[in-house]
Amino acid sequence: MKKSRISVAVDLLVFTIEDNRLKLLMVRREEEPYKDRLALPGVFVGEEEDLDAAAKRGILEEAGLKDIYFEQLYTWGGIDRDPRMRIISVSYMALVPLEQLNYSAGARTTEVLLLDVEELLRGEAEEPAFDHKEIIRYARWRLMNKVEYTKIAFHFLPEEFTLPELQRVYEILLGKPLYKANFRKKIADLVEETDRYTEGDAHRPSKYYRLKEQEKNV
Amino acid sequence: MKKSRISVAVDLLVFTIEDNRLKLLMVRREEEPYKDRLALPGVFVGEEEDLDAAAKRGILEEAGLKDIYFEQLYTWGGIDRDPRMRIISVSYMALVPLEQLNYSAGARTTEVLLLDVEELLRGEAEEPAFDHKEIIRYARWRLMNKVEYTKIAFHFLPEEFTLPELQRVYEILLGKPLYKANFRKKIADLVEETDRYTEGDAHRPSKYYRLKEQEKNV
DNA sequence: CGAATAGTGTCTATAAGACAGTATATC
DNA sequence: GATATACTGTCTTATAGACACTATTCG
Repeated sequence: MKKSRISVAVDLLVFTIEDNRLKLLMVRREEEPYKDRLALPGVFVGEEEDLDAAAKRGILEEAGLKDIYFEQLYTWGGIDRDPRMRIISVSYMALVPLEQLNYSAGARTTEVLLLDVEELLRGEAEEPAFDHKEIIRYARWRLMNKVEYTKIAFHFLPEEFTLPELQRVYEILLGKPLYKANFRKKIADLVEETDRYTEGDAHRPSKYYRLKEQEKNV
Repeated sequence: MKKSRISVAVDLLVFTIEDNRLKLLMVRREEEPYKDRLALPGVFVGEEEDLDAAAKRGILEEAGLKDIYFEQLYTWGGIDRDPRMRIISVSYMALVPLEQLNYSAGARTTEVLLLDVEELLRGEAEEPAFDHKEIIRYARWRLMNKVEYTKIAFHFLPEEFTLPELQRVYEILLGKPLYKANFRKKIADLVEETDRYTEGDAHRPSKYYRLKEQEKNV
């Protein structure tokens, strides 16, 4: 039976929303190749480690995050992805509310930063290492798609949120403005109201909602 | 840098439609483990081989097929998937019109057969080896989903087809009957008519259509 | 009261669903 | 003409889109 010299890694795409922009967590490489360049955080998969477990570990080690939503995206297996050796990379997408993000808690000493995804894809930011720009482009496309037919957008928000906040998340992910009344009709069945309201703003307060329990796993 | 003992394989889900049923190509294993059990065809990924290239090679070697539609599905990485060793398996789904399927042409001497997917998933057929039943269930789910929002169904038919044939493919994949008039309205913009008709049937002939050129890559 | 944002009612346009009818082959 | 399947017209229902209006807070 074959014993391959192929290494398997997971690359992590940790998305969040900051200042009404979609942001992605990236790290600055401290080693060759691509030293000092921006790259997706990632870890090698242990010989006795589930793929999902490796992703979970990576999210904890690189972003200091536990118990957040993640899903497998795609597996990248080009021959020359990494100049050192053959690496198959299984990409995972994780979504997290900004409040929960605490990337200084990562075990690694690398510099960790949040990049504006649209700027990055338009080439207005630093060019990412490896084939990571392509991976990011794919993830952004999948995210945009899934917003339309899943409840994925909710993962960017805390347990309780206002409908204007939720609408803003949808607008950012879809890249276009939505009509308030229509948006509320569409998501009405997914959410349930709380009895809390926003306070202190110089305008009408907004009611807090949460995702209905029975909608969480549908 | 780590040198892992993880092997990478691709598992192939070659779907076709026969006798108005969704069928899947499977092989009978000639070696332990799971000797004589049904399994998905698959190949190990070479150290100097692209992932997609490995899938393409597998489709050729195991099913004798060239130039057919395929796409990556999901990567399975549980620890105990294979009792011999750690294998990460990247699954690929391929779709082929029955007319084109010629599985006796596979290089391997293994027995190759077409299984009814619904029967298999309901447990009315032989139980597949490894975690292949789970993979099949996932692929069937993805296929069903993609029918609704992509043109994936066309890959089960030859270049030219009648609308009743196309409708039958949709019905098989969706698992429910569709209204003729409504179906035709929905796909009207995707197809263009030819000047050929079915012949010899004891009823009104049916016009042949083909997928519009500009729709092929959308 | 003005500014700012939250929230609702309703009209219109488009798509999905259901059904009934007509058309054209073979035997 | 009987049978079998291909094809079309149209009514109904549901959903998406657009816009105007009312509501409530702070300063």
